[in-house]
Amino acid sequence: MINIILNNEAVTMPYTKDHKNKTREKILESSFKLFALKGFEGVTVNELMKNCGLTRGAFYAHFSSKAELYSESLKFAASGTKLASFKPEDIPSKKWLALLLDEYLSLEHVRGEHTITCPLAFLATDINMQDDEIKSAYSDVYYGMNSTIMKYATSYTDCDQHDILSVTTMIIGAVAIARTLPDQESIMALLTACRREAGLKLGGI
Amino acid sequence: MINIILNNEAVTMPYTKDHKNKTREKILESSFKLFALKGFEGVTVNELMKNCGLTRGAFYAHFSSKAELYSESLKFAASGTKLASFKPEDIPSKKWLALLLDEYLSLEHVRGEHTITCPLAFLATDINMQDDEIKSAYSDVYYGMNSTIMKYATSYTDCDQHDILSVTTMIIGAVAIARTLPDQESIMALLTACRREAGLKLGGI
DNA sequence: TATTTAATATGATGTTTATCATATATTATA
DNA sequence: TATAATATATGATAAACATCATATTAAATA
Repeated sequence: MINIILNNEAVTMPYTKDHKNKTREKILESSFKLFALKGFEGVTVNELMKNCGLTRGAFYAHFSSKAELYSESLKFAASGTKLASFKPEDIPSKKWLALLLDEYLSLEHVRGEHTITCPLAFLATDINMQDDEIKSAYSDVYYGMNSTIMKYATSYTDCDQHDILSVTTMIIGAVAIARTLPDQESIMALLTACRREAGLKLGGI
Repeated sequence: MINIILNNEAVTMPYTKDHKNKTREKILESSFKLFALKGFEGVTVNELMKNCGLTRGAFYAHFSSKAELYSESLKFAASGTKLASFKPEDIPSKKWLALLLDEYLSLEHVRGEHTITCPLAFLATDINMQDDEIKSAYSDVYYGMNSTIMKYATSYTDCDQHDILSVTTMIIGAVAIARTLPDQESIMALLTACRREAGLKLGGI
């Protein structure tokens, strides 16, 4: 169906245009989960590929290095969170922010059971062991989160940039620390405390 | 000078009683700094030992594995923080808490320039890639921080356990995230926002 | 169905690294 | 100063792993 003329010769295309893109996304999604769970050094290229039904051989057709995959999967995860897929028309800002807090500060999120977990909370310190490009990807995600929340919070309350910074910092810290706690009760206590506090800060939600 | 009778024979003691302890502490202190900077997987036993003027050969006379050193250095760092060395008689609780926040949320701390950095902030997610004993050491440190702050905050204000949890979570998150930010200005903005917020929460300090 | 070529898999390599085995250095006492 | 024993250093090993080179598979067209 599709022909590309190259050097005056017809060249066949054995795979459909976006087969590779689909595979790439599959690798990104499943890799992010493993990275979040075990850290950059804690997982091997082999494992990452096996995790999505491929072998390490296919890897270098998609990414030039493990570090590049890490960086790309970070951006991918950020774009897939509820935060990033927010549609402002769907629902009032105030209600949406409340739902966001509920989900973000949930047991399921802490346990990594959400389809996509927040890289900010799961990889906070892992990032610092990587190079500047990765750190930069991380802080971009962080500022993105802040400006989205800021945008919708200011529509119904008068909190300023400082308030938002302190709230995002707290909820990210809450999930990161909750992951280290030994039992469900301790985790819930922390999440509940931070949920209440964040709600107050964001205009009583 | 010191004789120990063992199997009816006098045994000489080539090194003074606590030479080994001193060395052990030296290893713990310098290792924690490296672990905090580069993570568990990011640093080798060789580096850790070279960092305090020894070689890898001496290592296994002090610790049975790299993981054990990690766990021990975590506890060591926690015991060495300003928080742990707090003397209640020295200074009024309120003033001391204010100083603590100032130091904790300082540029120097974020840069790792303090003699001892806070393991909670520097290793938050690195911990989750380790085994349960290490996670347990981490959460012990976290709860220790909470109860110390709680103890002194309640002496002059009426905040409850939930308030303390949300404050500690925020300041730990603040330092962890600040470390990922690209420039001093961004770091200061975050630290300042959280310093203000924490001060309000802890009775206006 | 044959052909072409992209996608994926398998095999191989060189390096890094935790840990072990053994040798050397150091120092408190006799 | 000689001795004994601990502390430290050096040498060796085996496993793990990222990446490269090469082979196989599979699918779109003629």
